[in-house]
Amino acid sequence: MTKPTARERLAEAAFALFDERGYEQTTVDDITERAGLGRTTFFRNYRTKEDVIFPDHDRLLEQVAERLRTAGPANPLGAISDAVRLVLLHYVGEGDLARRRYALTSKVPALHDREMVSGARYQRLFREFIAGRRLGAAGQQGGEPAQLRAEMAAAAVVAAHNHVLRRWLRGESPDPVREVDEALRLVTELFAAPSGEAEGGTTVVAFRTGQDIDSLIPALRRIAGQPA
Amino acid sequence: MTKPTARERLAEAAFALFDERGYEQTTVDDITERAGLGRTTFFRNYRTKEDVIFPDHDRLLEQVAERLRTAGPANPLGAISDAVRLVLLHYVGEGDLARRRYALTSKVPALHDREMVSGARYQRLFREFIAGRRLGAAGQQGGEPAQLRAEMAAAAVVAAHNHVLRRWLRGESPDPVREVDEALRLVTELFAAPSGEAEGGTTVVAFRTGQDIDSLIPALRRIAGQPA
DNA sequence: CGTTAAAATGGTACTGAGTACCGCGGGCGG
DNA sequence: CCGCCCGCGGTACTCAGTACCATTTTAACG
Repeated sequence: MTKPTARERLAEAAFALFDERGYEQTTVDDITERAGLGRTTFFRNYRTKEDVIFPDHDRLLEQVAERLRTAGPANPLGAISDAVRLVLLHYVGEGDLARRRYALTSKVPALHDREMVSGARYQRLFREFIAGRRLGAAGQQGGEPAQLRAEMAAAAVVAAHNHVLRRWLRGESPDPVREVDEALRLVTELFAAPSGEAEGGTTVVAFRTGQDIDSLIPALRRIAGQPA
Repeated sequence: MTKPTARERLAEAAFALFDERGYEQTTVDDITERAGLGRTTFFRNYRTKEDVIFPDHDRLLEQVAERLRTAGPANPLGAISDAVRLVLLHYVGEGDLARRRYALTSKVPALHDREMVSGARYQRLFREFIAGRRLGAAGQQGGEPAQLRAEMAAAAVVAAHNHVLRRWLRGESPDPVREVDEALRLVTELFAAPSGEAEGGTTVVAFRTGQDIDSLIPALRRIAGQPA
């Protein structure tokens, strides 16, 4: 075994101490002392104390941004799906580490907050991407309501990811990739729908009913303005 | 005019200095000095420096929680609508103060983050409320997919509020109350729909197309398992 | 193998937020 | 008039994060 880098030793010491005494009860000096390194070295490797726990948030966010940026106009849904899987698989790949982080963020409000902020950053990326493509909207220039739809859709995408991730973190999801695919399918079912503005074509509003299709058709015709 | 309370003088001094030098360039000592008060007094009135800018976040959150808690089972949508309006109207009622805060949060990352966290707290309240009522879900015991739907719906509610609020803050919305009502109507259109689980009956997936209804019917039949 | 430049590490000193504690003064009821 | 309590001020502390410089280690190159 080759000698671990300073960064690794710091992370190891930090997690060990956080587990032993808790996050707030552990000072940066404590960490550097256990790691046998200087305080300066800590802040060179991690910008803040929190960064030890969320080391590659920025890199991951940048990867998502890149994935969305380089997405051809072909299938934007695929790009979103890819991006979400990118993040999910990153955490799943971390395995136990991700679960230890979850245990910490569940107990320490400051860390929980930080995770919420991180989620908001992803949401922003998705919102801009969706608004830029005006996903599922018919109108070319996507007015104000399209912006609102984009914001909601982005929120739903992030909610889908978070939901599945948390289930996996709690050990409730044996196959998170399949689950996130299903969750994203639900998102597109909800949002890849009509824009509020109809301009020609046929708009079908989603609903659920005990009736069969034949009895629904008249209502559909009425809504669409295409009487039998 | 009666003498302003210490709390008010501190807030006034703080905002003045934030406008002049910026948030990070202003220390708490600067604020207390301009207010002619002691440093201790500042932290007695505001737990943190950020709290000067977000004074009644906690109270507002508690009001929302209370509104949702005391909602009869009659119309849960009304409770959500009320709660959202509660928050929106609070900020609108602040008038210029809210806009000054917006100017700050737009420029200072730390303050922007804090606002995101606050949004996440609201989302949590709405999620719990919706999940508890299993809004629009057919199943009685609301399984896992119902949880997911609740999370997405809550995210959409918060997105709707934020969208309208930000429009008003930017001076783009002359009638934010009407807009938020419309935005919430969109949310219910999206979510007061079928649960993902079919259990008898007919599920129609939302979509938009240039085709007319007659050409769609075969596909609908196929999906619903009701061939002509 | 020795020299040297660059990179990593360490130490010191500082700023500023937030906490703990105590002492003071002024209003208010008894 | 007295005591009591509450709001205020001051001091001293902890700890995160920054700036700067000295030192060591590493690696490249002759």
